Amino acid sequence: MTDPATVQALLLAWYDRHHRIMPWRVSPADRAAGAQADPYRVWLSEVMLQQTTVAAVRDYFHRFTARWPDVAALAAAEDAEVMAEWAGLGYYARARNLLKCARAVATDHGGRFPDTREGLLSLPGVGPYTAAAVASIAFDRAETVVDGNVERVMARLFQVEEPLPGAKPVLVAHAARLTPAERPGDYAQAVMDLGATICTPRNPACAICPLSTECTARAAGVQAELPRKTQKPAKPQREGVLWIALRPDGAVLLEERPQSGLLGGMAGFPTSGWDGSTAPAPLKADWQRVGEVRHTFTHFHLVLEILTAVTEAQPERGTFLPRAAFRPAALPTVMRKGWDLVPRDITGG
DNA sequence: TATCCGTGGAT
DNA sequence: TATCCAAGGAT
Repeated sequence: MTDPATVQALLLAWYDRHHRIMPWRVSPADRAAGAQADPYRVWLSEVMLQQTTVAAVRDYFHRFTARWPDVAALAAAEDAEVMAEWAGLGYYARARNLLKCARAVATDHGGRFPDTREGLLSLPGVGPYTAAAVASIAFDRAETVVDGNVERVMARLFQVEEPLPGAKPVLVAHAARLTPAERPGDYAQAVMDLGATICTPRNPACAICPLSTECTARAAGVQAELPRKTQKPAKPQREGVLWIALRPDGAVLLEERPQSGLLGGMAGFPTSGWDGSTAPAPLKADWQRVGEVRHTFTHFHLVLEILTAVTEAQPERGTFLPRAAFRPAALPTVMRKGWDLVPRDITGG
């Protein structure tokens, strides 16, 4: 069986030389000199990074920290402002839970994040991964961090042939056995960096991998096939209508979506149901078809017919927002795609 | 345990 | 073009 100390030493030496610079990170050298990561920034980055790439997160992280530099500031923010700032990043329950979590820290924990895995796990939006990640990266505790990268590295290092998600407990056990007591924060980031840059899903760069001599799958020549995964069901296609109503003065009809469900808590244009249900138009008008939007969500494809009208009628749902206050960037992507089809000169464009 | 929940980049 | 996939959590 692979010696944990060997793997730890190889990974940390690699990380010391090749770690990527990220705005929420403390470099190995700074950490060795006594620097500590800001738990707020570590937590915020980890929530943003859930199922999301570093490249997609960077600008959002900068905007959030510029506007809300600490957890107290975020806790005091308006819900709609936070949701608008999150728009485009996806998985909007993360933004709702982000606010719940910040307020819980502010009111129940004296404004400081819990410094243990168990304490962190009690917070909204913080699950096993994020709790371990914040505990190890921000507080340098020897917790086992298991994300998709770590699963892949473990599956290859130990040639785990069982497909995910069934293999998860085995992979976690391997990861736990390798977790070091020294430099656990740097180690956690090292494994994830390795998975993100070297031990990639396709075409892993084994030639430059610090663990190539330890890798069982590599020795067997099956590294590119691991981890195996059970086949996912095909995405069905759904259809719907998006109504974009404008007043002659340019105001735009928007509504806040229900807190739970798809795009929960986000602002958007009124829509019909997308699953066969048929909500009526938000007001009577001479609706004009301007095109269709195709958008793929996690578990279905959507084809959306885009209708527009200029009217002074009173809406039965939604609220007209003055054009000066309307920001397409505050909408989820599917809504912004619909807006992009509205002729620019229709009114106030 | 299985399903729901976004988005954009890579291939 | 279609599919896969990413530093997952809630229910």
